[in-house]
Amino acid sequence: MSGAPREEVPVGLPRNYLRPCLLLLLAEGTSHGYELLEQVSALGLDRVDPGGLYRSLRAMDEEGLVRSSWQPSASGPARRTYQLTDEGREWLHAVAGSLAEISRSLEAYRARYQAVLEQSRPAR
Amino acid sequence: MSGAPREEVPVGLPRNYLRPCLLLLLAEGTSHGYELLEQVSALGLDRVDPGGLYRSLRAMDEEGLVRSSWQPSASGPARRTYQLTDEGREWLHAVAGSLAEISRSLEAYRARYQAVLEQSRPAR
DNA sequence: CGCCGGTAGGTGCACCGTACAGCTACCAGG
DNA sequence: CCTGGTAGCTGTACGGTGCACCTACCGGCG
Repeated sequence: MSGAPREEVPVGLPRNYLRPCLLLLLAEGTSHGYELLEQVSALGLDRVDPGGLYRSLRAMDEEGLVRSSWQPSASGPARRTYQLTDEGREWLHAVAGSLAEISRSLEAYRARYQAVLEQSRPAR
Repeated sequence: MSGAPREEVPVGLPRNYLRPCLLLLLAEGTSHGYELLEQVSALGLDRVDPGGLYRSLRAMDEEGLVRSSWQPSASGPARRTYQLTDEGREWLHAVAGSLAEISRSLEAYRARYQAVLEQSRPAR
């Protein structure tokens, strides 16, 4: 409404959140890109573009966090299946700790925000 | 411990997290850049660089989320003090909702991570 | 057969937030 | 005068993200 030039709220998920999600899914079992693409949406990631996902997988492959191998598909093109490595598992544990820290920060924010809300609503 | 080759874990706070923090602090009372610079660390932001903070404040000023005015200091250089506008307050409410969503996503991740942990520790 | 749609993987590129580095200016104290 | 703290600002490179686009395989349909 009014003349306000409609400004989107550009606050999103943690930076590089895709990688933790992929590692977690791969910790649940080996998979391939296209399948992961459909599964990540369950973790809060919305409208993931395939390009970024495949790039992320390749990068983690080169870093040794995952291992990939081509496997023929019964019906359709071949798939590059990814498997978590020990190093990737370590990385997953480390990143889970970081995400927990972030959760704590967000909780601190929420509490402080609530305090501001109540302060500006003295009635009652 | 752990002699792992120290691959940094590049997972950080939500994107554009600085703005919500600044808006929240300004909702608690008017302030100026240098003071905000010291206060944001309490909200989880670590090693914020002044450049980005001042730029962020300027940007929000131009977008109408805050209003600024120069005020002389008793001892030291003049300060540009910032004050939250109504539009900024709306933005704060909206962004608090977004952060709550992010918290929910992180909680989903944590739960799923815990499940993987317990699954991979059946014996021994 | 040719074409389409779904599966599966990939590249190029522009945008933008972030990080790092540096700068000016004001004021107080030694 | 020079240092150190306060206060604000700029320049720039890096990297993650988003958008667009592309190849290739396969099955089914007209």
